[in-house]
Amino acid sequence: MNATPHRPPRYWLMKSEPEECSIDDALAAPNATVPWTGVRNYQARNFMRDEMQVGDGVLFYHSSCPEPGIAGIARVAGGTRPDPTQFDPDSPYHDPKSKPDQPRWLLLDVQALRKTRLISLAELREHPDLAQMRVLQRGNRLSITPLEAVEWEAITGRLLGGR
DNA sequence: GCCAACGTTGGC
DNA sequence: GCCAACGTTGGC
Repeated sequence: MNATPHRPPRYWLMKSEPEECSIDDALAAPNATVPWTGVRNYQARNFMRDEMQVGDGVLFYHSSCPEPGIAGIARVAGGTRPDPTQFDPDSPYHDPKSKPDQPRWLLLDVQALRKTRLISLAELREHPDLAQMRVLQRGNRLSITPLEAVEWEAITGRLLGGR
């Protein structure tokens, strides 16, 4: 975790397949906190390693499911560390090229704060303020993407009724 | 299940 | 360093 103190909070969108870990699953976990396992993309890993800080806002996004969209609000809870599944031959996230003395893949803890109504991709596309969101761009695949503050405000404020 | 888009791999 | 082949993502 980058320890630069006192920077303004940042905001992130994090994708999770609800069959793996839904917002309900996260809220039901101890302390509503889950290790964000399975990131196997260098750009997303670097966000966790270099840019995400405790307290950053997270939109919890459900992907690869019947109703893709924003399903909850969470926060970065810290704890950046090697993702143990990379060393587990029985895990679908096993990476045989990763060595324990030089782990390739990291995870961090995400604390779910609340479930929201499902904000679908179609609804997100209706709002001009959100036109630049990575998750709305063609061909996007990144499972962790930064959000602009205005995007965070529009979604947590306007779309979710200011709560 | 389809398939476009993307990231990674590896031969050269 | 190029780039074709391949595997994966993820909405539809």
